[in-house]
Amino acid sequence: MFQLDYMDHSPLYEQIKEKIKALIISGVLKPNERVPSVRELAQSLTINPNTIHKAYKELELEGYIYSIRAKGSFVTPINRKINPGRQDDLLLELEKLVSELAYLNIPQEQLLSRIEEIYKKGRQRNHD
Amino acid sequence: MFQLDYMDHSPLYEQIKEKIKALIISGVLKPNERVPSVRELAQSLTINPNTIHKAYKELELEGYIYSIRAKGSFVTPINRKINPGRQDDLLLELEKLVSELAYLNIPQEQLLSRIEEIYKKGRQRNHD
Amino acid sequence: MFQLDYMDHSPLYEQIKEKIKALIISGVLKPNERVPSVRELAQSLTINPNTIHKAYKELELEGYIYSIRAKGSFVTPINRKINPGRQDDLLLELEKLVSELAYLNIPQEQLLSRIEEIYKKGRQRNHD
Amino acid sequence: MFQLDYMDHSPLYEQIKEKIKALIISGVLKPNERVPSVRELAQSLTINPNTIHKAYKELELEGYIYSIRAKGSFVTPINRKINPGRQDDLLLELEKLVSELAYLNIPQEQLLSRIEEIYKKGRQRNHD
DNA sequence: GTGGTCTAGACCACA
DNA sequence: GTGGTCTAGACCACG
Repeated sequence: MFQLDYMDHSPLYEQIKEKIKALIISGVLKPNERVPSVRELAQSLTINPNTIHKAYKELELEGYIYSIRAKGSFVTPINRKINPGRQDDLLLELEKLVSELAYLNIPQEQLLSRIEEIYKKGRQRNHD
Repeated sequence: MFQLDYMDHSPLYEQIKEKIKALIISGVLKPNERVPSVRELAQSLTINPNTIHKAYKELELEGYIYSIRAKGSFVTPINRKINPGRQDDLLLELEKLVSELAYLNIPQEQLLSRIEEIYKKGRQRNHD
Repeated sequence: MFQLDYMDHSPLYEQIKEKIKALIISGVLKPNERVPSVRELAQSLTINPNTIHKAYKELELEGYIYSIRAKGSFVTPINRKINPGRQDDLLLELEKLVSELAYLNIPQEQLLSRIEEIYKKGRQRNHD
Repeated sequence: MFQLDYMDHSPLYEQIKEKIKALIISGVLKPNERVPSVRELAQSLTINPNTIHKAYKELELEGYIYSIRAKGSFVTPINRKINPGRQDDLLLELEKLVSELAYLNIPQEQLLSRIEEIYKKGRQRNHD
């Protein structure tokens, strides 16, 4: 499914969170689709189930998946409201990032075109 | 100058780094301007000087400030060549961020207008 | 009749218990009225009949319904003597809840008016 | 500080959460006061530090305490905004509770007077 | 010394 | 078999 980078200093559960989130955002994992079980993923990554559990728990808190005891974990359909305040955090982070890019003289057009591309891809996925 | 947020889980030296960097990027600290001394800042924030020292050392490594022994630390004037590869990291991070914002149905126009604003401010500062 | 919330982490049989209890308390299910059969409910909720059975068994233990073999389950008419000690539990829980609400600076009037409303509705039902 | 009830079926970390929360709400632990360290409390309750950690983490998420690495955990001053949505959950729970109490024929006056008492105590604490 | 991460392995309730 | 709780014990980054 994906691999961990042991050179990366960020905690394993963070990496797992990011990978799963990316799979959801990119549409590889569809709404209400089942995510690998805690044990399955732990085995395939050869790490401890507790670490997966922690990653899943945080993904659930952030609204990306939901877990049902004795059933498994599933991708949250988007119409459900994702953790409010999360959007504001992301927008703030975006502003910081863009400020730095502007400071480094990255041309504005480059940013705008990248963003348009990303949104275009997103719309394509929704039309599938 | 700025305040630390103890609720924030990032280490103090990271917060200090980010705050100083933000002051440089926003133009509050001008090129070649003197940055507060380690001792001054330590006192005003009531934290250990070692923590400030660590922040300054990393800022120097990343090219934002330079220090002259017995004189203090100063804002690096050359914007361009800071940390090769840094730009790519920022752009990658930007893409991840925008993907998530698109997934959360933030309207594209909102992002574009924010970015234009940030760039406009940057140009104004350069004309001062 | 009602829906299950798979996002809720409480076990399914607990949710069923609470839903049925709420229907009884709110007067939707009248005293001595027949409660849907285990099989019916299991089918309409598309879950295992055992789960319904467990919920009903506990509702019976707590005094909210009684079942007659081969006839079905019915709402207990006698309100008063349900589960001695239950009242004290509820009152204790209420105190904890109100303490927390007071700590969060919820205005006292808001609570009082809500409670009056609930009691008013209860009286109306009894006069029907 | 307090004791655990091993007869109680709720998980240990939940009990710890409730106990600490009660100490905060009742004013025994004042804003910005230090809460026992993870290891201290673990030792005094003779349970695993991980369990305490989990309780503290959730208390932090709910806005009651904040933890600083290498410093300890502290009571959140009330002016900081507590987890929005929490209030709504509490009010919903209150309504369910009151509905049941009304159904059990607990006199309305009894509830109102209890609530007034609790709020009076809260005001007294704030005036200290 | 503090909170935070991670492992290995156990047991539980639920469906 | 699933997620969830808990223990015992290790190691790390931080201040």
